[in-house]
Amino acid sequence: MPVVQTPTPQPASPQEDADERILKAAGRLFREKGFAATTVREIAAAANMLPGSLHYRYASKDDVLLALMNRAVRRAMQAVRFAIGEVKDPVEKIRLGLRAHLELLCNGDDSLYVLLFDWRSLPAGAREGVERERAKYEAFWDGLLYEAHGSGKARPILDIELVRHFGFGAINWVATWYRPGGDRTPGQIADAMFAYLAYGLIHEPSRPADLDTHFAAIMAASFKSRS
Amino acid sequence: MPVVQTPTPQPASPQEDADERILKAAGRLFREKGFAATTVREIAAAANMLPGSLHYRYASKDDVLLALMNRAVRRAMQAVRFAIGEVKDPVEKIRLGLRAHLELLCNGDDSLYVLLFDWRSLPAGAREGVERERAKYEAFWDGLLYEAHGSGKARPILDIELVRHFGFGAINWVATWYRPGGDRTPGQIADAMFAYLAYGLIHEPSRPADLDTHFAAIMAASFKSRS
DNA sequence: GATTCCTTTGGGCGTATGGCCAAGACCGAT
DNA sequence: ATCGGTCTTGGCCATACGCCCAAAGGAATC
Repeated sequence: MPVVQTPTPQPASPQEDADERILKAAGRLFREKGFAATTVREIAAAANMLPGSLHYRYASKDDVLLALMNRAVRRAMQAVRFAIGEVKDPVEKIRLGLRAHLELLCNGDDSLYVLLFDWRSLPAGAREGVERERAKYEAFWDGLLYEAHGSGKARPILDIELVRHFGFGAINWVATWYRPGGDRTPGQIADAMFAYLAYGLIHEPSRPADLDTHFAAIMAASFKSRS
Repeated sequence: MPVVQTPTPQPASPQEDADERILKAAGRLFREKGFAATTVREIAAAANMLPGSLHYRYASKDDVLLALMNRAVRRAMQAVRFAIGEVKDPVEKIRLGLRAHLELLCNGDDSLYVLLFDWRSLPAGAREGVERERAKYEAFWDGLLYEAHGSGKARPILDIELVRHFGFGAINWVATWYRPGGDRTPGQIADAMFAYLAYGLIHEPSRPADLDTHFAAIMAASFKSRS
C-alpha cells in the first residue's frame, strides 16, 4: 500500500518566506484558539516579526484569514488529485482521496482545519469567493462519487450530495478527536471509515459472502502496515 | 412512524425566565458569530436587559458559555433517552437516538451547536467539568452500540469507539449545511444516515437479498412521511 | 408603614485590540 | 558610491471590550 505524500514542496523566495511564516503562524493560532481570540500581535510574534511588518503584507486580520482559507482549498484539491494520480478504479479513487484529505487535515498545515471550523469568522463580503472555490472542491468529490455510483457497484438508491455530506462530516470530525500520538494513523482511520461506509453503499448481489472478506481485507491491510 | 418530541417544557419562574433569556440569546449569538466575536453587551441587549444585569447573574462571559454547554449535554442526554423510551430493539434504539440528537441540533436551541463547535473557547479550567459530562453522553452511546453489536446483527469486526466517532461526525456535521427551509427534515436526514451506515455495519448472511429491501424500506418510509 | 433582601440601573474604569504611519534600514541595480 | 524601491521598525490612536459598583427600585414580610 503506497504512502500518500504531498506534492512538490516549492522552494521559498525571501518574501514568500515571510508570507509563509505569517500564514503558518496564523494557521496554528487560529486552530488553537480560534480566529477572534487570536491577536495580530500574537501572529506577528509567532512569525518572528513586528505587528507593523505583518500589516505591510496583510492590510487586515481578515485578509490573513482569507488568504489562509483560499490556500486551504487549493491544497486540499491538490492533495486529493495527486493522491488519486492515474488510478482508474473509481472506488479505489475514493479511498485514496479520503486518505489524502484526512492526512492533510491531521498532519498537514492547519489551514484546512481553520477553513472547516472557523467558517463563521470569515467576513460576509469575503465569504463568496472562498465559497466558490470550496464548491469546486465539493463538486470534484461529487464527480468521484457519481463515477463510482455509475460503475454499478453502488446501491441503486443513492443521494450523492447526502453521501458527500455524511462522508465529509465523518472525516472532518476526525480533527476534533485525533491526537498525533495515538495508536491509529490518519491513513488507518480513513481506511476504516471507507470500509464502514462503503460496505453499506456497495451492492454486490452476486457474491454476498464476500462482503465480509472485502471488509476484513481492507481493515487488516490498513492496520498491519502503519501509515 | 412516531414524531420525536422534546420532553416536558417546564414553566418559567421569573428569575429562571431571566436566566433562560440570557442563555437563549447567548446561544443564538455564539452560534452565529462564535463566542469570542460576541460581546456581553450584545447578549444583554438580545436578552432585553442591561449589561450590569447580566453580570449580576453570570460573573463573567466564560460563565455564560459554561452554563450553556452544561445545559447542552444535559438536554442531549435527556432528548435521546426520551426518544428511545421503552423500545427494546437495540438497532431501532440507535435509529431513534440519532433522530433525537439531530433534531435537537437542528431545531432545538443552539446550545448543542455551541458545545460542539465552540469547544476551543471554553477556558482550560472549566473544560474538565464539561468534558466529564460529555464523556457520559458518549459512554451512553457506546452502550447503545455495544448492545447492538452484541445482538449478533452487526459485523464481527467493529471498533465501537471509531464507529461512534464516525457517526457523531456525520450527524454533527449536518449542522454546518442544514438549512431549515430545505427539502429534508432532520428526521429524514438522520434516517438516511442510519440507513447508509447501518447496512455497512449490519451483517445478515442468511438473507443477502433482503439488504436492499430493508435499506429501501427505511428510505422510502422516511421520505414519504415528512418529519 | 417599615424593614429587609433581591434585582436592576446607568455609567465608568482600565486595558488590549485592530489598524495606521513617518522614519529608517536594507539591498540589488546602475 | 549612489540611487530607488522594497521592506521593517517602534510606537501611536481611537475604539470597544470585559468587568465592576454605588445607588435606586421593587416586592414580600412583619
